[in-house]
Amino acid sequence: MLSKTHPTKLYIILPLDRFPSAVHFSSLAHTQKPSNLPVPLTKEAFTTLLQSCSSSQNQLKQIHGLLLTTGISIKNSLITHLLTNLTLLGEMSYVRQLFDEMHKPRIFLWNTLIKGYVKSELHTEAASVYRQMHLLSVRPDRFTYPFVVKACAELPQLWAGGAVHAHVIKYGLEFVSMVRTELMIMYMRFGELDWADFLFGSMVEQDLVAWNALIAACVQNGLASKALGLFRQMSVVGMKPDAVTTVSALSACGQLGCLEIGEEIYGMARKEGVDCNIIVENTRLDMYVKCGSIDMARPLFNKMPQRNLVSWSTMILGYATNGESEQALTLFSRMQKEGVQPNYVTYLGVIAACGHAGLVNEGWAYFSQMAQSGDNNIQPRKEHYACMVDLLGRAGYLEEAYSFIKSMPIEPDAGVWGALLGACSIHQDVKLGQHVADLLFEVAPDTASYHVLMSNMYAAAGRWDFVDKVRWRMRKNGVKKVAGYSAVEFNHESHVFYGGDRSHPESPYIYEKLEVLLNQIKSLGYMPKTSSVFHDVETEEKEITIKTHSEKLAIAFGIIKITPGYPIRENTQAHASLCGLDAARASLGLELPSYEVKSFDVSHTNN
DNA sequence: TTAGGGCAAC
Repeated sequence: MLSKTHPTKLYIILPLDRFPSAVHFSSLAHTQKPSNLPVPLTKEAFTTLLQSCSSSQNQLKQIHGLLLTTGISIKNSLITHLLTNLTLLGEMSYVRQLFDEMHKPRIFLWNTLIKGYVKSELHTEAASVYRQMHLLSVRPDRFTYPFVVKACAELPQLWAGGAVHAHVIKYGLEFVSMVRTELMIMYMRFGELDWADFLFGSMVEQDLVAWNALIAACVQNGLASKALGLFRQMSVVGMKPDAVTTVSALSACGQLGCLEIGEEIYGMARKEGVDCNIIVENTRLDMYVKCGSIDMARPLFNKMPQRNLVSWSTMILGYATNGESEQALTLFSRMQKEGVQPNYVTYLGVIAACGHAGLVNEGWAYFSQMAQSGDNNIQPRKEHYACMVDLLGRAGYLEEAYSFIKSMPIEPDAGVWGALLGACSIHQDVKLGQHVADLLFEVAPDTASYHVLMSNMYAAAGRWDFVDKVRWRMRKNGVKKVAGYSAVEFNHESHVFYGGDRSHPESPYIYEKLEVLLNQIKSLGYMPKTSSVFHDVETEEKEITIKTHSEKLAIAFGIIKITPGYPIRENTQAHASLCGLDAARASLGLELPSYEVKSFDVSHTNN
């Protein structure tokens, strides 16, 4: 590669077949012949070479070698260029070596290194670079913190982030809006809502990105109603939402099951000229799916101007969670025919579809397809094992499910054991259930649903002594069961019902209607299943608990209120708290209900 | 030479 044709000047010869980009380079060097020409090795030449080779790590490494052999490596800016380019390619270990060899790197380079680690999701490394910087008394600048804070947000504990926040204040950078936005996101990640609110509220200028970050963080933390509240507040202060805002708002509607509000938000976005790109449309598709409205999801999916893997996976999962297993599997094969490569999420939908339809063999086939694919991206993960355990368990193959878990090449997590516990509960296998529960309570001692499952199973077996024990353990561990509720959307309002709830102003009519409906179905042979009610109560009382279950109340209300022919949708996602929903309604300018909800459903959670 | 926010499952 190197030829010394002049005693004081170095030249490089670029073989064009290995350096296609060198054509550009040679022409810049004003050469006549297009191949293998010696070019003076100047700093400018290297800069040009680096620019034209920025997307190939091999070429960059060759240039590095060249720099080393020519002694030009002293030139800091060249190394900086090289390092920046390698960072963009995610070559972090190489970058780190390069960085460590440098003498007193400038702040720009420290920032580049931290940024590179964050982009490669090596958050601990990013934080430790910052720490090293701090120890060496390198003064950070306003470009340092957005990424350092981002890294801290991904660490297991908040203390590092708190310390960094203190540094931000010390260096007088707390009002730099990007730094503040990242701090806000960090506090939200750790559930420190008050801190996030404070940072947002005391911003010098709340720009669109800050609004979007906060709203998105709310959605990601399950605070969908707060997100919608902020969305409303945003328009009050005259900030126009963009595609990112719309995605968060639609996602919030999906979580809350507020289909009509979501439709309004989408309609407004269209009217306001928001760029409704594929991400917006995928979120809308997902909202329909989460609101149980597969009939709206289907045409949207079919008419989407462009579809990507997420669109396909969402639709497949949509079919699977709404009980249309065959459609899910058909869509999966159509997807493959159209040459779209599935990933691990797609397979979750596919296996879930098999589970719902009791297609054990098919489930196995898809699972092995994943394992044998050789594709790293679709190797079975814990979630797939959990899904398979659920599939086997539902179909009654409890022992098989158990040995399947035992044969797992990866450590099973609570989700996997939880799936088996669920199956034990369905099939009332108390012995295996007990064993599983013991394992589970060690891994996840404060997950309410496992305790409830266990308690229900003991109740079904008439082991009230054990029921008490589970409840005692829940109290001891401070496990609180989340009250299940059901919601029906009517007249742009979400009407929420807890079990046994009589706080709705129309309660008398609702209960009257419910009585009529229950008598009708009883005459058709319906027997309430009283075995799994949480409490050891008399059968009659259990029947009351079951028949005033939140879902039944919601449906009775729906039947009274909603025009015949208008669908009553089941929301598959309702998990938000009631006060949250109220806040959402209020903030969206919807009428607040005058009733209060006080009672709680203890029979079982929804879904 | 540098910078922030968004989609699918648990």
